[in-house]
Amino acid sequence: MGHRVDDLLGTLRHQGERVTPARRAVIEALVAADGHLGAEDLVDRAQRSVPSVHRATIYRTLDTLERLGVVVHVHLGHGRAAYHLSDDVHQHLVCEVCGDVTEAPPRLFDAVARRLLQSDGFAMRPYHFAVVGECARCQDP
Amino acid sequence: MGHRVDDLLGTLRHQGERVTPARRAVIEALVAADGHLGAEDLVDRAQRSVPSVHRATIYRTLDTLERLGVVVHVHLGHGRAAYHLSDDVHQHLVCEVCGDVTEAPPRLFDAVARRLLQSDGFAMRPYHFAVVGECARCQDP
DNA sequence: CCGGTTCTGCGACCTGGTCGCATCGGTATC
DNA sequence: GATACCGATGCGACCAGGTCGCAGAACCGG
Repeated sequence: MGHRVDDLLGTLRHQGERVTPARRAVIEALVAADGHLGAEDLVDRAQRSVPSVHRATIYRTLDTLERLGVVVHVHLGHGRAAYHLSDDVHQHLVCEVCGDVTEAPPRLFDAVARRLLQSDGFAMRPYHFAVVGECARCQDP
Repeated sequence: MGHRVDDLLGTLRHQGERVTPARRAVIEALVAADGHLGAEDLVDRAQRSVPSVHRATIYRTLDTLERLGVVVHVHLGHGRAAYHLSDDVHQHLVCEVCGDVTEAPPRLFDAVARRLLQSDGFAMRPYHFAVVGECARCQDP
């Protein structure tokens, strides 16, 4: 939806941030993807609509959007980071064999988080890293 | 303990692997540390006893040791990997603010792992990634 | 102590991300 | 509209953490 994009650009403007073609391209890619997107995917897609945008600009744009609370990034294992709109937080499961990424049941870590807070005073940030393991298809034969 | 080291070197020999100064140095560093050690720490320490060992050799040695089941590596967030002897597996908690790494209660993820296996057939590998969050000291004042 | 195979040192390379700098161009103001 | 300010951009170099291919060294069974 185009006005989803406009809304997000509006939040930028509202916080005194500039609306530029590069930022528009990143946000459009994010909205169109409707799910998480790797940083390099985002580079590709944004460059499809605005060929001149530089990799570094996209990383900087993502930092800005994250600072403003528009997107969040998660780590899907190893090096790769993925971004999605922040109203769509959820826990990811990633299969180490086939690389497939799925969504975990919500509130999966509630009990664990509560327990860690009580026992160690440690405030777990569950969504920030994916849960790694092996998916059903890759375990069977 | 020196014969801890000898035991491990023995396992190598037994599997048809060669015992070399580089491998000895890595294993000694690991045994002496008695806990997890970052890959680059390991490079430093191994080079302290055998200055000529190359970074690449240490990474290869760690791969070999992992293949033989002697060590395991875990990811402590971002890029850094840490290694420890495989009889000392445990879950790590890492504070994103101060970087401090502590040990989590054992079996912390048992219930979650069971649930994921039932609902999605997904076999979680809990120890492989640390739990990130914020430690008690960094939250308070 | 010899030979064959495995390890090693070396340096180049790779991925994923960051930085400094000069320039460009949104936006507020007039 | 036109202007000017300052933040955003493009660019290429750089960084961390790790991997690879190769030629030569060295382990270890005989």
